[in-house]
Amino acid sequence: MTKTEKAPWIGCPVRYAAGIFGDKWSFVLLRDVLLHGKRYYGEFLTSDEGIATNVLAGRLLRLEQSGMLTRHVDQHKKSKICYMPTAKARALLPAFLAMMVWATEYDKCTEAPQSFAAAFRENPKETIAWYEAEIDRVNAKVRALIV
Amino acid sequence: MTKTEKAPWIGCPVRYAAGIFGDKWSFVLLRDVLLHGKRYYGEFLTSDEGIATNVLAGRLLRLEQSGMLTRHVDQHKKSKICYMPTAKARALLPAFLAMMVWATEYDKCTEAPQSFAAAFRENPKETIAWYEAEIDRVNAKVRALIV
DNA sequence: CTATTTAACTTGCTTTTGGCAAGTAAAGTG
DNA sequence: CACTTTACTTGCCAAAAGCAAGTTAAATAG
Repeated sequence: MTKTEKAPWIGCPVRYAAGIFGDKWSFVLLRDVLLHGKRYYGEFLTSDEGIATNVLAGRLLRLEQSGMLTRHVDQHKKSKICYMPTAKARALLPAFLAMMVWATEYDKCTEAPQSFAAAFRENPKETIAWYEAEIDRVNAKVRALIV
Repeated sequence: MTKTEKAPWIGCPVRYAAGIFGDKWSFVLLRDVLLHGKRYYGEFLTSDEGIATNVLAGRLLRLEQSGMLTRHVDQHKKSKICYMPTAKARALLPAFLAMMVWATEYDKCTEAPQSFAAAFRENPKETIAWYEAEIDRVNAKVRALIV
């Protein structure tokens, strides 16, 4: 590739999103961080879907490299590693919630309450703010351990 | 597995979404259908990202089976196959647009204009309606060929 | 009517990635 | 000082992706 050539999809926002979480495990990990308050390697490993430990290590590294997570040693127990979502990851919340609304409508087996979708549609900003506050709460709690 | 056992992630809306478009190529195909007005095999094949023809065939089948696309023979040229987005696929627009807003903010190479993100944030409903109308326009045009 | 082209796939092969089991290293605990 | 916990790494096998070539049906050209 010369300097003037470039991959033609560079610049496409959907392709950018797909590059960062366009695979099953990154998707699930971001859900765990953003929606389930998980922060530690062991917590991700025991998630219901059953990610393999080598794949988990790879995905955490990739999410770190793409600026979605930061890696911290827990100061109270130095063998534990805390993965914190960045502002960039937190900013994905609206998109994730929109996906959840969609799934709530079309997945017959969904366990998400219909009230969630209704609340989001009626007042998305408030719903987003509520989930953001949850993330901030977990972050504040965990941040005390890593300084 | 006995009858009472079940995969514990059944019911998770994010997991459901990941199962349907939680991979690079499904992601890109849905973008092409929802945002770029593509409807034919050949159009998908020549997309900038360069999907392999066997992978494309597999993904189109999967998207059909998961109720995102319907397959139609073009009546004016019977060797052409038209893939139409279902209501379920169309309903993903808000989530895709939210992702685009996110990428517009965090991808330094984005070619999406900042005005798009601004417009969406200011009046999401109107922005969504505009893109929905685009889909409907393409559908109406193409539907004339497949009846 | 035959030959070529277009369009949508399929097949076979190689390379890459994912899944699983076991192992390791550093830190903390009894 | 042995044992456990935590976060990985390594090696092996299976599944999926990438690539090139082939196939089939329909349309078009001569």
